[in-house]
Amino acid sequence: MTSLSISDMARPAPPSPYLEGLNAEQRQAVEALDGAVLVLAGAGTGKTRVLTTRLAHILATGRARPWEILAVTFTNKAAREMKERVGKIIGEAVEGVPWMGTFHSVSAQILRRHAELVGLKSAFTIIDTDDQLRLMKQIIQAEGIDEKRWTPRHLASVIDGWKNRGLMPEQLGEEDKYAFAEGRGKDLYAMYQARLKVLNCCDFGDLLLHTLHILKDNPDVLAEYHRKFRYLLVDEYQDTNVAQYMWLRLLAKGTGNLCCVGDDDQSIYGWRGAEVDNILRFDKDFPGATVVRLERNYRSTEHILGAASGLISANRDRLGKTLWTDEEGGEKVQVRGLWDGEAEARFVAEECENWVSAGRSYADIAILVRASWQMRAFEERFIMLGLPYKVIGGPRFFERAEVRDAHAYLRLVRSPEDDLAFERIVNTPKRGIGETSVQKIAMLAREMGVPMTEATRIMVGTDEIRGKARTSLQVFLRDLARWRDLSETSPLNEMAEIILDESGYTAMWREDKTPQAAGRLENLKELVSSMAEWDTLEAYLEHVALVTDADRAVSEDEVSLMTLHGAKGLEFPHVFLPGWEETVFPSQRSLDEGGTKSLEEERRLAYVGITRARERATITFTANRMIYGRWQSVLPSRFIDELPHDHVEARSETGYYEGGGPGFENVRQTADPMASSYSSPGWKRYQASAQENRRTTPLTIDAKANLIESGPVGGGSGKWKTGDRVFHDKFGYGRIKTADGSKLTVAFDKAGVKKVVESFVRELP
DNA sequence: TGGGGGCACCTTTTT
DNA sequence: GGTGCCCCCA
Repeated sequence: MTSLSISDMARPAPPSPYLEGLNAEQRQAVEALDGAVLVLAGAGTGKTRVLTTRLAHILATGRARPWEILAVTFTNKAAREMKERVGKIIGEAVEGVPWMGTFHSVSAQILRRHAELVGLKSAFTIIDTDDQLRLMKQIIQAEGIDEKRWTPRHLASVIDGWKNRGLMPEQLGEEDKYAFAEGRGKDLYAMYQARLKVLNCCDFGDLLLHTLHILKDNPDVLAEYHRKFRYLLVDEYQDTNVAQYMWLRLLAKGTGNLCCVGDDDQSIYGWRGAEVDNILRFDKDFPGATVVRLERNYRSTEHILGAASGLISANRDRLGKTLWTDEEGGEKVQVRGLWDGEAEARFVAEECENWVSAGRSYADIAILVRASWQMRAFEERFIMLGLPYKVIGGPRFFERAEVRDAHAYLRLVRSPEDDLAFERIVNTPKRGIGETSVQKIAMLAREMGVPMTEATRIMVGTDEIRGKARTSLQVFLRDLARWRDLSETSPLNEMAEIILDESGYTAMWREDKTPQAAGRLENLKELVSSMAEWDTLEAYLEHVALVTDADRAVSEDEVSLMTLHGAKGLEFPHVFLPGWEETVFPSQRSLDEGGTKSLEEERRLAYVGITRARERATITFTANRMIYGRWQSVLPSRFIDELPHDHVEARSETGYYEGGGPGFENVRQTADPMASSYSSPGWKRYQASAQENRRTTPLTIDAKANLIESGPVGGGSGKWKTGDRVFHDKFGYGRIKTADGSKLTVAFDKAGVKKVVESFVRELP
């Protein structure tokens, strides 16, 4: 018989139905509440469940109240999911977990409270990449640096790199002295930061950087947050960068109750400054930390897990885990070789139809690509067949030109000092205010140290600007003032509608006769109506700056099309992994930039892709791929060779891996893991068959095409005339001028020129 | 000032 | 293939 102490009585064992069904390791991860805890959670091992249960457990045991928990995730999607799932466990109280969000949104919250400590006003604007680049361009130009050689984009990546490491301009060390434009990077960085301060703006990196420095330089502020946060939870710890790491370390010094959940094998944001090292050396950073490994996979079949595990074992830089599952057997991972991207799309679409006619649903399926340009082929095919699909994380709603323009109007109404917004819309729609006038205003603003709206006000009172430009500027200023009054009285959506109408912005698109204009008007309408949900302009702009997922209704029965990065944290019964070719995946660019380290990250990406699948994974590769509008022969990805053969079934139309299964004697062998040329017998045979299959069929151009002029066509077939018979033995493309002055681009591919010309003929009246 | 045409360059992945 | 930039002309 056990005796209960008073403290036990005071805190009775809580009813904990939510702990039921957890395995021993999961339970350990949930119940280890004191000190630093690292949960190494392999793919599909119930990571989110552990995280949410842990949170619920903390609340249920009375260890902390909802507002005393800081929970950071990497994406808004993850934050939302966590909120929902915690809500399900403990009831409605989650609404009161105010400190749950992404690193950036939590940082923004903190920064707004202490903005003055870094020279900002609390109402600062969060600028997007577009504004960031424009600002950098201006600085580069003002400094007389050749912007062709030293691009704003390049500068942005250098500065972002510094920010990711938590470095302010004055903290840059020796090794950074020579960065960008012969060592001027540091100065440009300082100028950029100064400019942002004047504009009362922040870029994405600043949210973290400023917050980090506030915590570091102000012990009283740090102490306040130490008192506030009793428990810290971090999701996707493998993706934190140095700045985030320092940020966490500072905050964790309070109670020391820090729980990080992550998987070194799923670290895929190295290009954004993520340091796998953070997770690899966790137990050194936090001595005495509890490390829990979750290795039982509840998601995938044995073959899928086996294929993924075999692949990832080729990485050297990892802690090493052995995932296992009870789900024996299942289908082997399918590998298919196709001729080109079109054939690939055809194959995938057909497989989707088969899946559905077997009684399953489209929503079970995801197509995961390395880069977003690869999506188009699938979209085209799906549209043609009328198959339902949705692009997740595609061209982002908030990044469209018309949405940004609309936001610029709102920003300028809210803060007159927002020069970036001013420049963006002062002549949109066209008001006859040209580059010269804007330059004059900018110069005056700079000289006097005032915002451009103010400079404009001064300037229209002088003779500096005359004629139409002057009148237009006067009208523009008057409009702005009126809209500002409006913002005091009208609801947000009404105000936006009035502004967009009165400014002539809506009219501009209505008069535009290009096919996209209708869509843009649609977007504007959607934008305005979505604003009805927000009470203040500030809250709305904060939302659009930080929440980038334009997540749509989830419940539709549609195939999901997204990038591998976008698929993290998701799972599907059937996953397609197209484009497994050298140069595409692993991405050549990534390899060029980061060598072996990047190769390992690409491999982790492949691992993430395969482990999204519950029942079936289908990998495809092609022999020819259109890259930059040119056809190229491409090699199957080295990752295909790295898949353990007993978990894979391979078949190919192109001669490679013919026969599948044991046919892997064709496997290429290379000593150098970075080498991209292959010399094995299998590869030679593959090349030979690809060569043979290049089309040499004669094609006749239809007279109706009225070809009157043409240039040399890639592949060297020379000039084309009406009625020409064209022979070609190489892939390529060319442009042809026609009688009616229109132009036609012809592409050779396996299907040949014929198809392209036909589609052109159809367009003739 | 702004529109059209020619041309170079390009493309990773996201908060 | 598509876009954004530059130059030239009305």
